[in-house]
Amino acid sequence: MTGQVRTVDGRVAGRRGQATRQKLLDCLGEMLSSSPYRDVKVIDVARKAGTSPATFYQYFPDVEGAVLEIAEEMAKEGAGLTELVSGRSWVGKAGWQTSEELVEGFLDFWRKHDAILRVVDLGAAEGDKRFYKIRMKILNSVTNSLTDAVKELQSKGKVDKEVNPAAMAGSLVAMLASVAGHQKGFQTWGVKQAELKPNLALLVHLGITGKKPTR
Amino acid sequence: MTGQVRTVDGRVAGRRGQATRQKLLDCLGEMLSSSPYRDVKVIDVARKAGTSPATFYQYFPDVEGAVLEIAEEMAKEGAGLTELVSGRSWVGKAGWQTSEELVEGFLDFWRKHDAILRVVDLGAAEGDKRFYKIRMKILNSVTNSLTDAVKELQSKGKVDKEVNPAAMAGSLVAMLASVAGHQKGFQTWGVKQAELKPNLALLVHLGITGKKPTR
DNA sequence: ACTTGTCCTGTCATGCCGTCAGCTTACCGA
DNA sequence: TCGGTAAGCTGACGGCATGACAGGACAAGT
Repeated sequence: MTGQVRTVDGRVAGRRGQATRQKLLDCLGEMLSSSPYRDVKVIDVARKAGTSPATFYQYFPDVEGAVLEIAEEMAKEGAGLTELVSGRSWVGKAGWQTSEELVEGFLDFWRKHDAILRVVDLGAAEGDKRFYKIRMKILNSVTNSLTDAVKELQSKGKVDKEVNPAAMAGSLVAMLASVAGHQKGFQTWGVKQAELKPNLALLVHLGITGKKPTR
Repeated sequence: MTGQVRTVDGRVAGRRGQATRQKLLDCLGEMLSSSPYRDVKVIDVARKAGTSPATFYQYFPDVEGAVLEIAEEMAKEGAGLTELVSGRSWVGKAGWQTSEELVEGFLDFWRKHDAILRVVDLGAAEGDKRFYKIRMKILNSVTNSLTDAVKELQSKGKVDKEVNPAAMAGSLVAMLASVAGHQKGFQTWGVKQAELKPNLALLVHLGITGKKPTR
């Protein structure tokens, strides 16, 4: 578990190498935002980074491998999403605020990383465990917190026993992720951002507490 | 808008041609189920279909083009999903049943076509209008019906005015689609199919009617 | 058998993939 | 200052996918 960055052939990367590596990752990230995943070629990334394909292969086994690196970085940042849920109240007006802020924070995060998250989502759906793990890592931070919230409410008798906390939390998080990924879609649909968020927050509140929020 | 099947170079396809074309589509569908989208190559599809790459290019501009064909076919079948919602009651026990059957039907459909739906989802998320349109076509059948249901309940004063029917319906459908796409994921999570469905149904019921169901 | 139009494939130029040997650059100790 | 050593980069190459074309195989009607 060393933080050592290594090349494919086992060398330790120095300052210069790390810079090149990072530049390649940055360029790959940009490419993913601007062109379909399927059409992202190693040679294009290398060109954009002002280097050669051979250099790319020195640091990553293939495009997928590099994507995983970017995703891993993002996952670290995603751990901060826990803040949106843990230690917050789900009662009364505070509960409604929690819902709103969760939705807001989640959508922001997704919008910020949408290109890479699309690919992670695809990989996970295709059954690739590495991508699946990363998706977990990001979503778990929120899902676990939500699961705990439901469990606690359940123990107080405020939520039906029939509710499965993990399933409920997972479903809500999946909803947020999916809606976030298709935000543009909703716009074409005639639903505006501003209208979407309260409805999502409402659903979250309903799902967690089983009750309508007091605004 | 003729139903005429044409080759890339404008000829009309005859019986034999259509058969080959269909075989290519079938094989492509299988390939998508078994290997990552990014790695599906024309040559593999052609080999699997017992023909040559050149033949493939006679009927489709590229892999993406062929995928669109499959998706279009699926979209037609997807129109039948309307049945799961339209004309159903959302009151009392019948309401709960409606929710359950919607979830059940939706998950089934998604599981049946998961490989191709993954790709459609990706294309739509990447902003490709052609894929987006197809995704709409499938989801609209359900979303519109749900939107109507909410509107009707609203007009009867049974649902808050603040709810935006389209946003609510869209969010719920997005949730169903996303959960369906990651069903395997939930399993690894420790949530079983059987537990997942009732929770989804509960969320749907809560979202549409704003009330807990009577079971 | 002959004609016609559909259908398939051999072949080719082009371009990307992934690897290697070998060159250049940076660092370090003597 | 001067090698020595390891890091860093690239040109070049065999291999494979792409996409275009022209010509041959095939089915159906006459």
